[in-house]
Amino acid sequence: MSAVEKAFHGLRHMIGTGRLGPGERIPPEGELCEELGVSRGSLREAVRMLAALGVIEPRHGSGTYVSQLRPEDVIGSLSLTLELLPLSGLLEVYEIRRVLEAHVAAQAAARCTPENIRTLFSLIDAMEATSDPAEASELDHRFHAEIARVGGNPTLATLLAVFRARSRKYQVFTLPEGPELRRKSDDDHRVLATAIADHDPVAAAGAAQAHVAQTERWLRAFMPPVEEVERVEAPGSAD
Amino acid sequence: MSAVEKAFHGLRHMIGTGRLGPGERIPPEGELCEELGVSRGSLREAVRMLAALGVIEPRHGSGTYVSQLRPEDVIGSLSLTLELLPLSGLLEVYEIRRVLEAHVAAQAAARCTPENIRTLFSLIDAMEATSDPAEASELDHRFHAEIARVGGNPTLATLLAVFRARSRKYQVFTLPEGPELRRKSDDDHRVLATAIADHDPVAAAGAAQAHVAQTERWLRAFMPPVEEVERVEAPGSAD
DNA sequence: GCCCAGAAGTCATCTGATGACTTTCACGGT
DNA sequence: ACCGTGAAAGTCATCAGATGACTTCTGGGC
Repeated sequence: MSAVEKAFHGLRHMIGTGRLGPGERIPPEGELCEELGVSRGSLREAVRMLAALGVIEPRHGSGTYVSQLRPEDVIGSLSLTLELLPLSGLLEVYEIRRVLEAHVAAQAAARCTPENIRTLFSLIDAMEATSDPAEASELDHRFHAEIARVGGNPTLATLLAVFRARSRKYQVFTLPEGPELRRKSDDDHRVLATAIADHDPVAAAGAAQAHVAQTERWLRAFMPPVEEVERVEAPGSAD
Repeated sequence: MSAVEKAFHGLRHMIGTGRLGPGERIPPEGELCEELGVSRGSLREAVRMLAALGVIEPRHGSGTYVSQLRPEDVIGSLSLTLELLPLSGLLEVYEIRRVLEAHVAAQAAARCTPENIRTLFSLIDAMEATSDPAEASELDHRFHAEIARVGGNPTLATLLAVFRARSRKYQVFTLPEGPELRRKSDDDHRVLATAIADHDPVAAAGAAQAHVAQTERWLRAFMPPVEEVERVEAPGSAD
């Protein structure tokens, strides 16, 4: 096992076994190097790995702390990488998103309060009022995030936020067809919010699913034609 | 921006803009250090971060290569950290799993071939025949993985495999009640496989959902009582 | 009691050197 | 001409030391 792996697994084991609990400060680099038997450089690489994964958090001058280890903490790490995926691989993500958005919409329909509903409709109003695509995209995000929040599962809300962020990169509303797409999108939002306000989980799930499917169709239709060339596996001769 | 962040975002940008494509070898450390304006140590920390996230893959002596950037590649990185979550935070993950397992079961019911069905039932037979809890757990995993594979979405299959791996850590079958739980679990599997064989998506979804919910109940009932103390937010005096 | 300066602790970064592993390629044998 | 062998180059892996930056604690002065 390499030095970095040794440090990585050693640290992970300390956290997994409870020797280092959520929020706790881990020993300084010097001590860990001695205990794990690696140099500071290797230890620091392992620390950076765990930090990228949302497990620990170094603070300059203070120390390195274990995160709260909530599911959101580790799932949030996906946001750093999901936007690197090529569009072709994204359709599978959309299928997942469709299923989960439908679920949170149904949950929201069952749990929502009058105040939640007011918030949703005020977001829709603001969305329809603005002409700035960037602001519309931001409000769209907040609308769906609010539904996910009302759904009652922060982990699921985080996961969906990550998926949505990936889609937003494409800025579909800035296309020539943007205004028409936005009108259709606004209609979808009203249908969805109404179903939630009616406490109708089935209608809400259906509306959410249809909305995501619609977005997916737009992306496929208007985005640069996905390169259909098969992936070149090897940069060399036959690697 | 710190040196490591500069290197991290620089590398991520190169991949995101297509300057470095899937499978391609990235420039050697020396060149990247000069281009990004950081030292080798900082660059290496950034490389390790991206490697932990499944985006690149260093190969000792050969070079560092961009991964294929399939959704599975980046989602698989969760398997390194999901097992660190405390049980209390896991219930939210179970809700997600329940929804997604139901979906893949329905998809599998719609798509399965006779050979798929034979595979599923042979796995069930093997599961019922063994008395080794570890082997039973392994076969259980393969059974569900096969359903997810037939479901046709590799990304979703990977995500569910990650979630399941987390549950397997608890080894519920090694408890005193293990044999009885396994009998019930085997029954669930037969119901699920039969629904899939009948090409009945609704029944398959229901069976999958019920099976996951059952597993969740077992964990809650038999696992060490979750510490209900509220999380200490601050690492200071009351840490 | 409050504020501020200094000291201590800790992470961040750079530099240089050495080792380990892979790939390439020239060489010689067949 | 083909093939295996071994040397050499290229690349990542690891260690050690030194310095800087930032945070936190501590004690003195007011």
